[in-house]
Amino acid sequence: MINSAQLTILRSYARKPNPPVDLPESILFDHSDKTLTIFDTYPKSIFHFLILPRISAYTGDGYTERDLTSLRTLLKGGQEKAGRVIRDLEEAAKVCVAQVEEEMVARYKFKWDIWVGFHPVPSMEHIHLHVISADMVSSSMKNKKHYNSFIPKGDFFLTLKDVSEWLEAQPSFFRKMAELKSSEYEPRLKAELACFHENCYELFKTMPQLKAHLQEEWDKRMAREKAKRERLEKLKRKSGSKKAASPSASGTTADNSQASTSTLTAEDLVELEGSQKKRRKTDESDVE
Amino acid sequence: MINSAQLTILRSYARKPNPPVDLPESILFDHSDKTLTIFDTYPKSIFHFLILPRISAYTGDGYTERDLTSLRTLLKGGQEKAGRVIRDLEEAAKVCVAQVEEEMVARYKFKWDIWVGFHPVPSMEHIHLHVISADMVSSSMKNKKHYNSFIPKGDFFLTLKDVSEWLEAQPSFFRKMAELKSSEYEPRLKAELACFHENCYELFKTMPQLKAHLQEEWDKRMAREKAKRERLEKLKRKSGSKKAASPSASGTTADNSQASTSTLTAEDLVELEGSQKKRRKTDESDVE
DNA sequence: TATTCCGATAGTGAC
DNA sequence: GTCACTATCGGAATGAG
Repeated sequence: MINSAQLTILRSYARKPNPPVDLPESILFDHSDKTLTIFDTYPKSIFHFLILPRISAYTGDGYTERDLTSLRTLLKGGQEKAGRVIRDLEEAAKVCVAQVEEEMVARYKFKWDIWVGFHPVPSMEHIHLHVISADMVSSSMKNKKHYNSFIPKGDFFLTLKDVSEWLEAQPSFFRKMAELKSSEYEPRLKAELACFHENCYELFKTMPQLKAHLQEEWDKRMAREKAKRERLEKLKRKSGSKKAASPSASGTTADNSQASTSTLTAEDLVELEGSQKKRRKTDESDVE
Repeated sequence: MINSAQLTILRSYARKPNPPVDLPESILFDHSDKTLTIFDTYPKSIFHFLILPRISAYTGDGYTERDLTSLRTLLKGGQEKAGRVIRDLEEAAKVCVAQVEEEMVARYKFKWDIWVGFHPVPSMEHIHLHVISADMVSSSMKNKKHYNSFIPKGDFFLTLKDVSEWLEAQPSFFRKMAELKSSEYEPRLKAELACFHENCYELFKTMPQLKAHLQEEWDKRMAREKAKRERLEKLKRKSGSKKAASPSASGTTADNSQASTSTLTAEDLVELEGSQKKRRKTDESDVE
């Protein structure tokens, strides 16, 4: 079988010994004994990471490289065997999500949704779990397939939550879902372009139009969050608090984006929003 | 009905009074009381002209502008009425063909086929007869529709000869052919790309490939003709003739092309080829 | 569903 | 089947000692 380096690059990362010293910082974001977390080379949102199971962590445990080729090959091994890998990826994803949220607050002073899931029909070999922020604002998000492959309501993106449920379900249901037939999933990528934002779902005929709209949605969201912070700051001043502003850290953003400036620190915000949450007993929309 | 200037530009030419003094030389090539011969703005071959019936020449004779909108509307008027216009266009086409052949010899020192015919489904309003040299070598020949719309064997291009035969045929046959249904003709423009040259008919997957091949065919044809001239010149020297070379005229070429140089004049060539034809009793391929 | 390159295909707007 | 512009769609190559 002839494969270009590009299609097997993830496997080459997954083969690295522990610690993966020869993986540059521009690729490797984090790692554990069992997983690697890497920056997606072509991020489709502001934050976009891939979690990979490390081959050496599983080959001593009854798995082959082939088992780890894709979600489909992994699920073929059965619920128990697949479940162990999926749970390891889930654990790494939780860490990654927490890191991304921390960086969201550091850079943008608010958190927003993060989608975690698999592609049923991947192009690159070696199973990879996507951790991607719910904005779809990125210069690498270029075509309909890119977009439709990440929208949870597009029926292509398989959330980790869904896959985890299959693993706990009746074997007959699991086997049905584990088929992951490309003939079933591929057509879904050709669906019309619909904005994924709640209370919008507007349709677009072209990618440039959709992208302009997504940028607008993102700009509006930032403006709303800024206004919210300013209301909170005002409230805080009234209540007599006296903390000063401080610069934020950096390191996880996978695409260039402009954070709005503010005189509130991340810590102030989290503190204030947390207290407000308790007071108002309402849902926050920043975490799925 | 809303039409852009581009779609009705031919009608605006056809409305010009006699003589059409305000039509620039870059557009008007020739005219008679009944017709205009204009350069095709986007020539699909080295030579490409359009023959138009002039509106004032027919409106006093029972025709409306609408009758002259297209071949289809003209034929709707019946065989006799359509025939008069077609014969006028034919007469102008004969003059045009002679002029083009003269210019072929002046510039390229040989003649090649000239196709004369209509498009059954035109885009521009006002009936126009195409007079186009059989080379399809032009920077304006850009897509499959352009190409397939002029190849006589492509079943789209209606030669003047064919249309003239309809006019003399049984009314039932005439009426059938006069329908010119776009649903019948349009699909023919999507046919595969086949070289139109006799003894070739090679298929091509892309326009750049076809165009490269057509350029090659043209270059080879020019080389063959040059070799032929040189053989003739040698023959002529042996027979003791002593005519000198002279430069050629210009004015009809509708696209930039490079003529091969030669020391033979057009007159020499025609004279020699004529005499050779008689001697060898073989076909020449330069004139149909 | 890796990207990139090339080219075909499709829709639009033109005054 | 007018053109020119934009964007989509569709295939093929992609590495490399």
